[in-house]
Amino acid sequence: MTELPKQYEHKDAQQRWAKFWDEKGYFQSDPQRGKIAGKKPFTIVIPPPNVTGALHLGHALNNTLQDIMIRYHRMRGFETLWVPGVDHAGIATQAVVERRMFEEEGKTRHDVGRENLVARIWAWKEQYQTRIINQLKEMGCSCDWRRTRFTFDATCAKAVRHFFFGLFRDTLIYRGKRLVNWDVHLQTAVSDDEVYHEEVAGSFWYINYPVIDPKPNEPAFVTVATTRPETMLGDTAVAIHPSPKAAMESLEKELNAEISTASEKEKTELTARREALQKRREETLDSLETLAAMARDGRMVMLPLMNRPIPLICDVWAKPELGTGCVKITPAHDPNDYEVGKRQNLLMINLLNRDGTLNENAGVYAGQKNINARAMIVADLEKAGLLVKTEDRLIDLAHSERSKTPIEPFLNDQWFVKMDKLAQSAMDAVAQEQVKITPPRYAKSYLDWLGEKRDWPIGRQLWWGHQIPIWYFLPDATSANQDVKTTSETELQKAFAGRNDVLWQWDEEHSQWWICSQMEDLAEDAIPGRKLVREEDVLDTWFSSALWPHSTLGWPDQTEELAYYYPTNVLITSRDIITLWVARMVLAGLFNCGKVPFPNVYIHPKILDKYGEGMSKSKGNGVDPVKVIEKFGADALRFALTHLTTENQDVRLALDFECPYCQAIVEQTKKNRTQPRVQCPKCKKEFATQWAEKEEDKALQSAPVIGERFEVARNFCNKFWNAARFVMMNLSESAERETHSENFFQSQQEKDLTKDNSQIRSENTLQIPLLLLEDKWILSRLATVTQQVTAEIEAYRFSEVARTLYDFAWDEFCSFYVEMVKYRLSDPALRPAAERILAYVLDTLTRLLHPIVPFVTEEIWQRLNEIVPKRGLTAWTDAAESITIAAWAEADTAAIDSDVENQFGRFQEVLRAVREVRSRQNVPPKTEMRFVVKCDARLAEILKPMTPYFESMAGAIADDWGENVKLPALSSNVAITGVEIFVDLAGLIDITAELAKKSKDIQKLEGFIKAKESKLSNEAFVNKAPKEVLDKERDSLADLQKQLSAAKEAVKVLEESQK
RNA sequence: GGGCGAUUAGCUCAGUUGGUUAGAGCGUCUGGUUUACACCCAGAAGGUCGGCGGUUCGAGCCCGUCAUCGCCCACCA
Repeated sequence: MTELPKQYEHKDAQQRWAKFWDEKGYFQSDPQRGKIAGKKPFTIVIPPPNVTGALHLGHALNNTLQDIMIRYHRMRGFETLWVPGVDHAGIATQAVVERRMFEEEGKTRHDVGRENLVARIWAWKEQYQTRIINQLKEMGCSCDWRRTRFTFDATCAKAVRHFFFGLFRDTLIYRGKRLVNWDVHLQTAVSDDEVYHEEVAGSFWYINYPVIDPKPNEPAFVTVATTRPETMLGDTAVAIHPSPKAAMESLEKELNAEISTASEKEKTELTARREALQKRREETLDSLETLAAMARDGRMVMLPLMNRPIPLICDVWAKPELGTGCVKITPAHDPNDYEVGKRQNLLMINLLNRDGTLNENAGVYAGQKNINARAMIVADLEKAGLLVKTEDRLIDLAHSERSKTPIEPFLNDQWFVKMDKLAQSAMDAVAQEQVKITPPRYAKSYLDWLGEKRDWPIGRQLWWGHQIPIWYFLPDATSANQDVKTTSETELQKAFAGRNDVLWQWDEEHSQWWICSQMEDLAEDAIPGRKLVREEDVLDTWFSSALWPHSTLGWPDQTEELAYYYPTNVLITSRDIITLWVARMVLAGLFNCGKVPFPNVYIHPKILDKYGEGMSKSKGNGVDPVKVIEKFGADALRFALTHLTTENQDVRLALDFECPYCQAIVEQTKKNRTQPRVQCPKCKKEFATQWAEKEEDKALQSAPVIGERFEVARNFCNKFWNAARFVMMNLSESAERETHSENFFQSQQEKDLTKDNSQIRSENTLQIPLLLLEDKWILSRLATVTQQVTAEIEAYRFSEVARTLYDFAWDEFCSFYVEMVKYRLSDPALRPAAERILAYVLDTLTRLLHPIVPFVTEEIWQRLNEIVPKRGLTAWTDAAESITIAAWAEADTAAIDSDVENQFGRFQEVLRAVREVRSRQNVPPKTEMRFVVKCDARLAEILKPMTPYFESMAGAIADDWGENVKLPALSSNVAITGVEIFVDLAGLIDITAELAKKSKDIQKLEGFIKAKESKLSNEAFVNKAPKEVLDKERDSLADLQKQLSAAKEAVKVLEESQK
């Protein structure tokens, strides 16, 4: 065996084993092979990362958890498939490329044209897909890379067309004029989900609209208030509540009701509101009632600047308590006004061009940018004496997630999917637990969102996406026949006779046919004498993501993969796309395949930065996992992330740079963490970061990213490595002496035993004679841990998996078993059994750890295979050629023994007590101590055999055990449950320290005893508590009292010795 | 406005169905080159579990309420 380095060298191991796994094809899945072997499939589709940029630690967490599930199931013998891939992320990617192009070259997409822009986006996609896949590989993700899919590739495109076609067939697709969120920068509609709100400083303008021919006693003006004066150009009405008095009264009633139940603090605020309302009623109610009457009378006002008469209308949207009580109605540019417009049959005047400039409907302001027009209009109103006043105000303005520019509500043709039935099917699936969401609380937000059943706007005015498979054709303009519908339908029937991949529907609003096709393209002249034109809009990117679990398996073709792997087994994702993505996958899976795409959804926490903000590509605060791997290794990265994944807490990671020149810790700040290069404040040299792209930046040395949680995980990997190293160094010594590897664990005594027993040999069964307490203990613990870890993985309790293994490996295996074995290894009679158990525990632990830390476990597995190719405890088995395909550990439940664990626990307590005395008394480590233990005969029998371990692990020699031990003249005494330990410290003792400690102990004990006594003298407790609780309390009190008297006795002895 | 989550040691967090004296890692302090590991070993100090009230024999855990923080959704002339 080659020399084992003192520290686990992750870089080398990762390279070696990644290559090995790839060459062996362990991650490749094959439905044929699975079926022949009678294996069940286990499938996960990756949440395809957007090709907008590189992955950050949030993705690293997401993919680590998936890999744990995949590797675990692979070891359990499932035919395991993890489908990798990336998402074209339509609008997001186009926005990123456009922004980059504008920043670097000052060009817009209109400057370069469609073809050129799309080519640039493809180049971007290639670059980032490669980088993303490499990041996943660096992390050790065991995806079947041959099956890498892209939501915009030919297979996915086909699925998209078939899905659209199916929806169209079921008349779930429609098109209509709708008010959409218009991104004037990208010139596309964006969905509500792509909009965020941000407060900006703005103004609130009060404007007078002159009343046309006011009657006597009627006001000459109606005053309206607005934050967007430029929209007045599109006003088509002014609304007033139909009965302002009733509205204000009912509002006051509500307020009163609230006040009566509100808390003190809320009361003051509510009362203030009521007073304001009352005041307002006094001041404005009369004039509002007048206006309402005028509206009922059908009176008109003159729209200033445009000189257009518009009606005064009654509508409940006008809240008497807000603004001036009257509200201007701009149906084409405000969602609420749009509703009013529809209700009241108002004219809808669109003021905007697609680029955000005002159109011809804006009169003299046409061609102006919105914001310029605003200033002009305000000035003109002021000139006309119609501007009453201006107030400063904070405005919550909608912004596009993609371009970060304000949204303009814009009336536009838009494609929709009818959601009522589809949403219901997806709701039922979760409500009836065909899809189980973990943690369950997330089912609520899923159901709430779907419950609104809002139709899904699917069209985007972009160049990067799946084009909607709808064609139009220009009707024959020369035809004398006015019934275009009937005649053209005949043409359609003729042209597409016998085809079931083309459908058409009549569009009433635009008086034309929509032709929908499953084909990639329809010929321009598919209808003789007509020219077919394709719809230019592309589909919302979620339209293709929704199909991901089945499109990646080949749907709509009935592939072997689809039949074998679908439905997939679990979807692992983060909570922010439960609605956008998970819900839509469920409904699309049901619609297309008749089955839910996965029975389980696991929602994991989010990774936050040190400021508590979620990591995201768009914010630029995402940390590249490769920067962590550089320093700590992929295993440490994965272990740390797994360890952090608790059920209800987001994960906060404080990270910093480590200067590559002087190793100084350079704090990551909001400012420097997005820079391609940073200067070290200590050595003043500049280093590169993950953002380095230019050659001059890349030429600098690159700084790794460091963080406490990664250090902890790296230390654990190294600890485990060293434990394995210790075990293997010892085993290889024995292996060199023995040619038959399966025999080398046996002492001569054991060999004689098994030689005579032909039955045992023929069954290939082993015996382990000379099983000591610590052997039984570690085997019992190992079996328990195996059970626990298995259950925890199945329940997605990732943090607990990591913790269980960490504690067992470090605190039990390393700190106790390995330490104890050191003594036994020098005894030829004791050595073989110990070695066999060492090998067995190491083997099992390596299997249990493998899903989390694949590289270090493979490294150990391979080296162990060189020394001990056959392993086992009750039967020898050949070790698998790779840990990735080794069988998952089965818990040896027969080994679980709580008596043994309790007995061992007593040993640990006594050992700790002896060590504590050494430390307290400042006895140098090499100075031998002597002690006696006073305890009952049964315990003495258990502890006595442990004598050598007290010597090797605490440097202390036990002189006697039992009830009548001879006490040393002067000792440090420690009392624990049922045991008193007297460490002989004649000549060494620091009496002052000892007395101080004792008096502190006594104080503490007296406190506990007092509490217990009062508890036990409480009749209610004695009467009502279960018997076992009561017994426990009584035992505990008795024990505390014993400890107390022991402590008091010790004080007496100490004080006497002082005299 | 509606919903969800959090508040436990100096810091970052565990704590499963209520039951001995509430745990870990980091940090701090003391002592260590014991033939796996200083990315280590042994030991110690450090908490009235956000406040108040309730249920219970018994509350970090259940209920109510207040406070603070975070996230999501909706709305805002």
